[in-house]
Amino acid sequence: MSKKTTIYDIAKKLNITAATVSRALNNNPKISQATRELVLSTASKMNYERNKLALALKSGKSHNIGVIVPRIDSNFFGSVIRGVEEELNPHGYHVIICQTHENETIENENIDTLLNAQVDGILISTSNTKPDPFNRVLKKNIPLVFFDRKINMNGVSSVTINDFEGGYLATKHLIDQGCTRIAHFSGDRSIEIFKERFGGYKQALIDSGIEFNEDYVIQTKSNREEGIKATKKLLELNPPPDALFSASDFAALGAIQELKSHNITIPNEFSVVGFANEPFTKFMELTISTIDQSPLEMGKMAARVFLEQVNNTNNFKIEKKVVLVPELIIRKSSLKTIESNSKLKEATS
Amino acid sequence: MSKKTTIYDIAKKLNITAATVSRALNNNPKISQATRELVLSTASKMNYERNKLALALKSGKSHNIGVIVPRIDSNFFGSVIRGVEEELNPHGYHVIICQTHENETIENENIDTLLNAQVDGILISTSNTKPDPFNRVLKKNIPLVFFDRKINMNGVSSVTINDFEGGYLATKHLIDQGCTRIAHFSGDRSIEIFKERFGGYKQALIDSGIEFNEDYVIQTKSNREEGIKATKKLLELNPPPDALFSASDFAALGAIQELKSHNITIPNEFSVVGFANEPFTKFMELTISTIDQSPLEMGKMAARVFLEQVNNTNNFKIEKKVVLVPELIIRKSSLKTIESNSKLKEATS
DNA sequence: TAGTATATTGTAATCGATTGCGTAAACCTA
DNA sequence: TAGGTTTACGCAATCGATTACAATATACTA
Repeated sequence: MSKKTTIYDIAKKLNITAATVSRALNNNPKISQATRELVLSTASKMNYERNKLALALKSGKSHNIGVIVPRIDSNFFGSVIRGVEEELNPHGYHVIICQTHENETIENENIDTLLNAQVDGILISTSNTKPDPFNRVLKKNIPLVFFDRKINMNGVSSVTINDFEGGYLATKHLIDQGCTRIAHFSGDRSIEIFKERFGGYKQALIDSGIEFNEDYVIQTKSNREEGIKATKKLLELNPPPDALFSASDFAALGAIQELKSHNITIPNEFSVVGFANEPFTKFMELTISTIDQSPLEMGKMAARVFLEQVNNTNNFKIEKKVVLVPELIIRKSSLKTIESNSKLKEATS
Repeated sequence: MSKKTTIYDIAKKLNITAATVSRALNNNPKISQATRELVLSTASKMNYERNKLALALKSGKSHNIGVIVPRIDSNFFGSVIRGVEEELNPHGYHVIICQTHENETIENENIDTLLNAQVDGILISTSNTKPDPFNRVLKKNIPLVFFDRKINMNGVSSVTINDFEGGYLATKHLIDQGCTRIAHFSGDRSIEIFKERFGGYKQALIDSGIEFNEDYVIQTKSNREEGIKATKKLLELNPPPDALFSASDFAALGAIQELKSHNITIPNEFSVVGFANEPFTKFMELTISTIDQSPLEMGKMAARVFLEQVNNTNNFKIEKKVVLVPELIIRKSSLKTIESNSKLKEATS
């Protein structure tokens, strides 16, 4: 209703100029203590609030940063964003969120939109496989940080987890449980995280002298239905696998449901490990072993990397590749006996 | 690196003024077709992009809107935000997110922060019980929309679901299943949604001639642990209940786990209905009946209400109270037999 | 006490885009 | 062709805050 008070209003009231008011408000040393206090008190009396838009225009900084994710309504990305939020808010930054639905075109539009909205930085879990769209960001010299799903680009920082190790840990755990015919549900391996998880899986097999069997690897999307379908295929094989490392918790869930419908006992006849530590894996009656990605930490770390970059006044660029350590969470779906449990502890310690 | 091109750069190049450039860019009719095209083509040649910050200062509109929620990393709020996003992005708005962790103080700080960030509107699922903090928003004449968790305020719009009906539907369903001693896990009933769910529960009992038993109502927080604790209390009662309507899916989950540990068969000996349709309710082996709140729709609706308000050039204020219809989702945890199923269909149709 | 150093405040440009008002040129009508 | 209308564009203020530079006032030194 009533117009917002500006520094000019304060200046007029005190018969001084806006410049003086501005200086008083910004703790500029070139000002007498008396007027500083006078300005401060009348400012609060008049309910003055600094206009961020004017500041943004003047400084060229919006104090907004963009976060681009495939979906926001998943636990993983929700948690990452929460981490970003909690780290950045105290520094006066706000988070603007965009979703890509894993669509490259939409993702590129989002980048444009955020640049256009004059964000001070972009954090992204990309669905792109090509670096081209990001060159626009770099050209404008605004900080870019990849998290979780990244593209390798020179001079660009990223925060990921060690997906290779995650795959390795999960597979090694299954081997330690005595499983020998271990299947793998992989995602699209042109995406780095899935390629890495697959790589860790394969390496664990090799390290244990288990032959890699291509038939045991099936590409699935990250949902229950595809997990069910893929499990049906697995069970038709001869011999069928006796364990599964799924790169997705949702596909692992589908597998478990399908296995149960065949009266296959879990984990004794068939062990399962998923990936991502989605909440439901803990809530099932048959809790699901999985790999935790510490999404909250990932978000905070990405935010910190961003802050380092904006605060970097040097000429040289900062390139930081942070790799978080995945954690194997052992639950009922893969834990056969107490003995193997102790065996396992040796293995993972 | 290279400075961004402004309308002045274009103007200089074409030997015209910035005003003309601006008009050409904005499809102002007072401009010749020739210069319009000339400006447009050189603008794109020079990679011109309108500076949103300048526009924001001039117009006083940031084209950002703030969304305040208890947590972002829950399916419900994540989905609501997704809905807001999808509705608002096409209109050029961006969503800034704040979390309160259900803390009033933090919530009030968030409101200040958003106002200070010059958002064009605030959508909030509040943890406040008092309207005072919102008067500051209203005084500034910026649109305010409550969703899910609201406070009743004159002149303020809200989008909620009919929690009373949700409670009624759930309870009536249990009654239709033949349950007679129906317990209720309630949240903090100073919060409207929990009060309403409780009200619906009670009314359903009354309508069916079942006596209300205060011992069967326990206040729990929305997590598994509290559900377990509360269930232990219920089982000590004489007679113990034979059904539960929980205002939280998580507490319902705890109840189910505790019941199972007592070898109580679900749903035959004890039926359970939760609230919120969290993803895990569908993924359990024993799927959990629940009330769906259509969060995506809620977010979209809240966004639409906001748009109506900003676009409202009239003097009078718009006050819209949108109430969405909850949907009972019947799953294994409460569905006893085929007969009662058909009975049920009559009841809910 | 004149002259210089220091402290404090004012002046005015700047960030980039928009827009009311004014005006020159082109066009039209009688 | 004089007078009026329309068209197309320029001028300059505006949004609110910041800041280099200038100017004044006060204090201090010799």
